[in-house]
Amino acid sequence: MVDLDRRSSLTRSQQDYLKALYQLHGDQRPVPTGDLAQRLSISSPSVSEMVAKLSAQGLVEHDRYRGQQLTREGRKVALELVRHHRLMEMFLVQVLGYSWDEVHDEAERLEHVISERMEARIFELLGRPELDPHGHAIPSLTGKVRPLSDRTLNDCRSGEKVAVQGVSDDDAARLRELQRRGLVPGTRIEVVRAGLYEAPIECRIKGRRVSVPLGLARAVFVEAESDRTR
Amino acid sequence: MVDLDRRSSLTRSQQDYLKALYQLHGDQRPVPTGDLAQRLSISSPSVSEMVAKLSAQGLVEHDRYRGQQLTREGRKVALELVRHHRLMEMFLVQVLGYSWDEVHDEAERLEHVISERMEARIFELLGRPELDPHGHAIPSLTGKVRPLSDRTLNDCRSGEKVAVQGVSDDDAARLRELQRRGLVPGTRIEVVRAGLYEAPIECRIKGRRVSVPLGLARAVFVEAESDRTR
DNA sequence: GTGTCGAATTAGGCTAACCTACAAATCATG
DNA sequence: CATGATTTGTAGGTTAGCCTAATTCGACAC
Repeated sequence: MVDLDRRSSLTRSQQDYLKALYQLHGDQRPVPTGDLAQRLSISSPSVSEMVAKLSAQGLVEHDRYRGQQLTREGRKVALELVRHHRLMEMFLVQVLGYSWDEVHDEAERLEHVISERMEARIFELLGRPELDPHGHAIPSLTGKVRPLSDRTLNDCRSGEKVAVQGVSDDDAARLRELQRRGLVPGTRIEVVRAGLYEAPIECRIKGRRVSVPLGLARAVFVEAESDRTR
Repeated sequence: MVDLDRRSSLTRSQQDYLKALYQLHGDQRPVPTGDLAQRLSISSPSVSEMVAKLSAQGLVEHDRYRGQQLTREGRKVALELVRHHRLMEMFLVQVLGYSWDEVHDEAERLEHVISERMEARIFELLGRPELDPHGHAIPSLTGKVRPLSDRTLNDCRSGEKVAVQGVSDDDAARLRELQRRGLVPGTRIEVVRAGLYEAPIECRIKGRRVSVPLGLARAVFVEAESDRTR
């Protein structure tokens, strides 16, 4: 029973760095030091320092003055954390009756401490879910993840018909506003008027006219209507 | 919603010290520095140092060269941790199907990170349980706890009839041995022959003759038969 | 090809939580 | 009631993870 495998030898901070790297640029292009620093609310020098340690462990690759990127190994750890996070969010909603705006912080702490055994039991208890409450894919044990859409509501054109794939989950107040407007995964949206000059985006959602400020629209990831709502 | 109230301002280590203090001597008599050090697998000087910090925060009272003791405030924090630990153990067994020897380490990590909201939801989900899987009382929110019996199986006299109140949970292998012998909370035991000269204790359990080595007997807390099995 | 500006790194410092080596206080006991 | 054994506490050192200030790099304009 190799339980807390690779993750267990990493500190909480190190795990946070890996997860942040994954969430910033998947593992496509290198992440600038400053971006990572901002994401983690940590100074750039501290990030440089930590990246050096992670690099020595073969978890990230660092290109001096250019940026850093997860290695295959680092990505594995990051995905495990993401999997834990999303599974726990689902658990909190479905088993403990949390609302979708209450789960993020709790999952943020839990993701670091649950064992593989607990992960597996919860996965089964929930019926092997594929999505979390915000529409994000739960990475499979083998490390496959449905990629997040690269389009958000605020770059839709007038007249377009799209569906909500998922929404950002890190701001509870914003989640409540999204819910008030019916902007939850699976919802179909008709963009009546795109938001020019930073104006809110006018949509039709379930027959009702809804105005969506940019700050909200940026948190709504959409896909072509047919993909999801077939 | 004051969530992670007093606990949240304490580091994980500090929480461990408080819990250990509680578990060593409740809050009756002062705990010698060495005992605390041994319990936590930490050097005595480190304990002295940490106790000084906790004392400055009003959580423990330190009597130079005499020992340390929880204050009312410190006890509150310790009880919260114990409550979390035991609730989570119960949850792991009842909801996730863990066996009783698998829960300790998991609960040990979880106890530090769950919010009051999560604690409350799990408490309700489990039907407001009063005992954990090993027979230990779950402290109430108001801080009441049924005290653990002060007698263990190894100080019973020949011929005595007792019942298992609870068992120590910190050693998985030992728990499996206890279970194999039917030594679980509620079980009635007739002591056939007390263990003199470090010999195993001979018992009758559910009609079967069972030999209990001292190392196991010391982990079995017993009470007069009528208390529990009425 | 050089100057300049912003981003990244190096240098040096701090705190928490541990450690070992040593000093001081208590206790146990003849 | 003195003295040696044991326990406790003090001094000083280490590592992880953060910080600010100063320096260096690299890209782009000219």
